[in-house]
Order: sequence, then structure tokens, then C-alpha cells
Amino acid sequence: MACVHVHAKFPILMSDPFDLGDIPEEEAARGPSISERAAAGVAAPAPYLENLNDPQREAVEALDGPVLVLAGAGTGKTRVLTTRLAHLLNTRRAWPSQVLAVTFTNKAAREMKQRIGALIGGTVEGMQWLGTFHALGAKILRRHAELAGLRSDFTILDTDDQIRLMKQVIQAADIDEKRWPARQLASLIDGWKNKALGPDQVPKGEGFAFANGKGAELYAAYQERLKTLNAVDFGDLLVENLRIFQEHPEVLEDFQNRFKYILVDEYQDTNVAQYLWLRLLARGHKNICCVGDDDQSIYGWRGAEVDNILKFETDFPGAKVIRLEQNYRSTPHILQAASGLITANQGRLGKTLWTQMNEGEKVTVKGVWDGEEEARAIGEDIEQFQRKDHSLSEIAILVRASFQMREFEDRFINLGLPYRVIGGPRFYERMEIRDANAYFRLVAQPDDDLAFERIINKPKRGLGNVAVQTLHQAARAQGTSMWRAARALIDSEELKPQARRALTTFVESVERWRKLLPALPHTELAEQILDESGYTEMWQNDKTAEAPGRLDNLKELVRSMEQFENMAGYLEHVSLVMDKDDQETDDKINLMTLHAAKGLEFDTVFLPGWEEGLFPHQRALDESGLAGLEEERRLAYVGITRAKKRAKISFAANRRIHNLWQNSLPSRFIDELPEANVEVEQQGDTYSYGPSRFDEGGFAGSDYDSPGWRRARANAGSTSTPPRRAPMIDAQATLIATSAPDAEGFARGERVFHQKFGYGRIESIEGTKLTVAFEKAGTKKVISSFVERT
DNA sequence: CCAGGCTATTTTTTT
DNA sequence: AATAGCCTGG
Repeated sequence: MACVHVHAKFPILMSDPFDLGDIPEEEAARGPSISERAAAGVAAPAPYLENLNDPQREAVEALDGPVLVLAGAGTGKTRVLTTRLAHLLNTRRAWPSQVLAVTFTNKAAREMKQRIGALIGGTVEGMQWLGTFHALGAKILRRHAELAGLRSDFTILDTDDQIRLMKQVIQAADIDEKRWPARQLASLIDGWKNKALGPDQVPKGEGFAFANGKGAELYAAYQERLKTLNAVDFGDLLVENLRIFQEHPEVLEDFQNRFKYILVDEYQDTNVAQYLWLRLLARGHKNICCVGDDDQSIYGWRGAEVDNILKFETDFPGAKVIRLEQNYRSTPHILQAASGLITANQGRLGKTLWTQMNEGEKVTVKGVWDGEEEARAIGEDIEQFQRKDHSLSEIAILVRASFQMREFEDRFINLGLPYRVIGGPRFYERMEIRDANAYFRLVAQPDDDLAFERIINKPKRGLGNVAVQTLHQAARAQGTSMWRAARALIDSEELKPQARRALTTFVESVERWRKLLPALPHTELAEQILDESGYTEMWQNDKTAEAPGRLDNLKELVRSMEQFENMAGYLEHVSLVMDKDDQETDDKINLMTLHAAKGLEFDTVFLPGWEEGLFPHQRALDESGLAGLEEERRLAYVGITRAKKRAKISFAANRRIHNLWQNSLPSRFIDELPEANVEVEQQGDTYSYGPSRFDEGGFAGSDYDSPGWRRARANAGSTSTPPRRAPMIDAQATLIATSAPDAEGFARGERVFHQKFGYGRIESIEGTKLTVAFEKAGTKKVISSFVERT
């Protein structure tokens, strides 16, 4: 073994004897020798430790046993994580290949690799177990695929494939796909997999929730279909791991021995399956370190269990809990505003964030007339900042729902302010990219039925529904894939001559490409496939506005394939990594949802749309009650804590949602902000009214005593109008949510008053929606509860 | 097989 | 309002 230098920069990774994929078990279990470890201790304290504060350093140095690092916003979480890892390697506690480091997103994994590389120098190639839960799950599953009834070249289906497959399963079970949409089943099954429940473990009640009790049955059928397709979905990547670990203890033991140290990022976002996976793997050496912040748990709706982090100490006895509370990001006002808000939540571990920074500006709250004015006001603010040399890329607008973005985009285009939208549809999700990938998949994996079906008639080859159905039946009858069925069919008389000819050409082409697979560089082959299949041509002949963009994307796709060794490598990447990292560095305003903002920071953060119903979102309240409300509040907390210097909250009195004008109340979160850290901003000529707390305080210039306003308040605060559903009340009998009342008592032709549009006459009524011909504003659709009888 | 019209839908999003 | 997915009729 190479001699050991203990410096911050040295080629640790080159000497890892375990770096070579599969290694004998006993060897894997052996760490660096005693003398090596002792030598490490003698060396001068590593320089990277010196820049840490006390708790940070403690978190880095507490290498043994379970550790939970509660890292508040802006307290140097990533730094601790990466430094800890570097320290681990540097002190020779483990070889890089013996450390399991898990993140949620590919972005986080990339970042971690980069930063570790910078710390210890050189490459991080030896860290073969650094990645997302899913990527690591896939890696393990590929090694032991046969134990799960799969071949190691199984396909990983994305959401789209999943839903198409479920559609087939639903149809096969003779269930009305209209009444019981595949989407819904998909999310149910997803939820079950997040909880690590197999088809036989689905709780009775939940299985009943779909297709009159067929839920679990369909789940089982779906799993069966996956197995025949030699495919898994995202959830399976972990669930199958769990199954293997449970059924084959020797395999589990192998991994337990291998992973001497486990590191987990964003632990508050883990779901049950991930938690079980970690717990099993950590049972070996018990050196597991989880980093997270219960106050930033905002993914409950997709299976994350805040409970995991809340009960860490119980799960891992003897766990050390370290709190990182010194914030290096925000000013005291911002920090206190956020802290004050989050104290309204019940289930939390509790942290007290503090900072050494100077006081700074208070958080501002502004009420505006409607969404358009909100965009106008923020646009003006930004122009002001711009004049003071505030860089645009240090400004962010964080919205609750993406439809809010439009108003800002419109406004910015108008003002000529450059902006970028973060998040949104991803590269690999675009239709043309998926189509291209389906071609590649079919070539590389002949039995991939979903890929086959996707492109069999794309471009149109005269193989329509009839032909596809025939193929389906043939495949099912023979118990093979559609590809094999197709090959058999072209030698038979079953298809019409036309279809038969088309299918023959198609099959021959695919076979030709398949032969080229080992011979030709995969990028060249990709180009050839796209050309010869007529796929490129299809878009060239398409005269719609998107066509040129799609062709560009295809070119970009082929270009980006270069970084992979071969087609198989590319396909694995594409199924696990749905994002593409091209980080723009231009000076532009950042526009994104609050969810997308987690982990980011900006000098100035605008937080528009703080209105009841939008934020907290009505649906979160309706569907998850108090838990939903608390998650919304954490989202607000995340939003405020993104700001380094300025946080600017606003709310509108009127907002158009789905073309309906809604009258809105300021968000309850506004009232929960500590008064001392908030400044109410007013625009001189703007009609505005204050949040309830400011009611008495004299919020000048408002006429919130109008009938509409009174009515709106009454509506939100009481159940005087009969609610459609029972109002949600929590244990303290606090009203959480009431659903919108019906349009009871209104009649056509009646004269009404609306706060925004004035007087008008009702033209028609559909449910709670009224079409009203206003005297000044013209005909509009409005919600009945915001209209006052005159 | 395709076009065009109809209807239902519209929180957040990763892998 | 806008859009996407689905069905029906030619």
C-alpha cells in the first residue's frame, strides 16, 4: 500500500485497494491499519478544520456512532457535510469506497463531489457510493438483479412510462379508465412504494380507495407486468433493495460491512423506504450521520416523513445531536422574522438561529390591489435596485405556484428586465427527447415494450392502432415482448399487406441499428437512427412554432451523449438523471417557486402572493389539515431565509385564478411575523389595505369597510354560509380551512356588488361561479362569495 | 387514420 | 383562458 501523507491535499483516492468494483468481503471489511490510523493522529491538525465554528467542528469530528446534525438555514450545512467526508478520508478512517454518501438530487450529489474534490484535491473517482438514493439503489439492484427476479440490464421507467403501463393494466382489468385514471393509481402506488408497502401489505382501506377495492390487485398486476418487461420504476429501486436485504441476509451483511461510514444529506426529506434502507445499512458499523433541518421539510406531499428526523434519537440509540445555529447568511431582522414565524409550528425539534451580522433592513410587507399591480410594484423596486448597482442575479422572486410567474414575466418583458425561470420542464422530459430515447432503448433493449410502442408509429408509418393491438395480442398470446411478436408477425399473414410491409421495414431498420451498436460510436449511431427512422425529417416537415426548437434539442441531445462511454451508460444516466446542468451565470432576475428555492440564497428576495388560499394553499389545508398548514409555514420559512439582505413580502386584494376573480385576504403568515422585524410599506397612490393586525393601527387610505371586504372577511372567519365540506378544526378548535360555500341564494338578473368591478347584474350561475355583467368593467366570471347583494 | 371538436383540469417536484 | 387529452365522425 502506498505510504500515507496526511495533508489536506494528497492522492488518497488513488491508493484505495477496494476501488475495483467487486472485492472479497473480508478485505472490504478491513480498514486502514492501526499504525496508519495512529500516524494520522500524530499529524498537525488539518487546516480545513480551522475555518469551522465550534458546533461545526464538533459535527465534523464526531465520526463514530450515530450523529444527527440539525443544520438551520444558512448555518453551513454543506460545508460540514463535505468537510466531514474529507476528514473521514484524510484521517484514514475509511477508504473512499467504504463511505456511503446519499443525497436527494443529482445536483446535490454533483456539488458534493465537486467540493470534496476541492478539499482533498484531485478526483473523487474513488467515491463510488456517493449519489442519490435512486442511483445507489439502482447500483445495488444491478449487482443482485437476479435476486429480485430481474436481469441486470433492467430498464428504469420514468413517470410517463409508468402511467402508460398502468393504463394498460387498468384496461386489462376491464376497469373504466375514465372513472379511475391511471394518474391516480400511479400516485397511489407511488405512495405505497414510498412507504415500502408491497401489494400484499397495502392497508385495506387504502386499497379500497381505487376502483372499488381493486387498488392492491392492480398494484400486483402492475408489478407483474414490470417483471415481464424486465423493468422497474423509481420506487422499486429502493423497495427491491429492501426485499433483497430482507430475503438475503448475506447480501445485506456484505453491504453493512462495506459501508463503514454513512452520510445523509437533507434527512428531513427521506420517506419511509429510504429510512428503512438507511437503517438496515447502518446496522453494521452504526456510523451514520444525518444532516437536515426539520423546519425545512417541504416535501411531505411526496412522501417525506418529518418524523424520520424527529425520532432519530430513538431510532439510533446513543445518537449525538449537534445543532448548527449560527447563521452566516441573513441579517438579524430577516432571521428573527423567519424564526418568529416558524415558532407557530408544533412538531419541531427547535433551534435558535443567531447571527453576528449588523441589524440590516426590516422585512417589508406591502398590500397591493391585484396581481398585476404586484408585478408592477416589484418591477419598479427592481429598477430602483438596478440603478443602485444591485446585480440582478442576486434578486429572486419566489412564488407559491407557477401560474404566478406569468405576471412577472409579462412585466419584465415589458420593462426589458432580463430574467430566468428556474425549474420548470426538464430537458429529458421533452417529447422529442423521450422519443429519441425510446429509439435508443429499443435498439439496446429489444424487449422494451414501452419504448417499442412509443415509436412504432412515430413518424407515421401506417402502423396505427389496429396494428399495435394485433401486436399486443400476439405478444401476450406467446408470452413474449412486442418486438419478438413483431418479428414473428412479418412472416405470417395476420397483418394487412400494407401494415406488414411497413412493419418489415421497421424491424429491419432496428435490426440493422442493433448490429451497429457495438461497431459504431454511440453518438454516430444515434444520429443515424434519428435520420434513417425519419424522426428528424418528421420535425423538419412540421410547420408549427415548436418544431425548430425540437430539432435543436435533438442536436443538443446527441452532443450531450458524447460524455458517455456507450449507449448503455447514456441510457442509465438518462433514466436516473432527469436534469441537465447548464448553470447560467448571466445577470438576470431569478424567478422560481418556493420549492425550487430551497438551498439557494439571494441578496434580495421578493415573496409575492401571501394570501389566504394561495399561501397557505387552500389545497394543502383541505387535504392535509394542520399538517398541511405547518408544511406551508415551513415553506414560508424557507422563503424568508433565502434572503441575505432584504426580504419583501406582498399580497394582493384581488387575484385572478383560472380566469376567476377572487377576492383575497392577507395570509395568516403575515400576522405571525414578529412586529419588531417588519415594516409595512405603502405606495402613495395605491389603493391598499392592511393585514388584520394592522387594522386598528390606522392603515391610511384604505376603504376596507366596503361591503365586499366585509363579506370576504366574514367568509374566511366564520361558517355563516353553509360550507360544502365540514370545516377543518384542529385539536385547539382553531379553524384551519373552510371550503367555498355554494352560490346559494343568488338568482339570475339580480343586481350585485363586487369589490373590484363595482355594480353589475347576474347573467348566469354555475355552481359557485357567477357570470356577471358589470356596469363599468364588462362581463366577468366571479366567485359568488365575493359578490354582495345590493 | 386523421382532424377537429369536446371536456376536464389547473400546488409544490425528484428520481 | 388556456391547454391537453380523448372521442367521434368522416
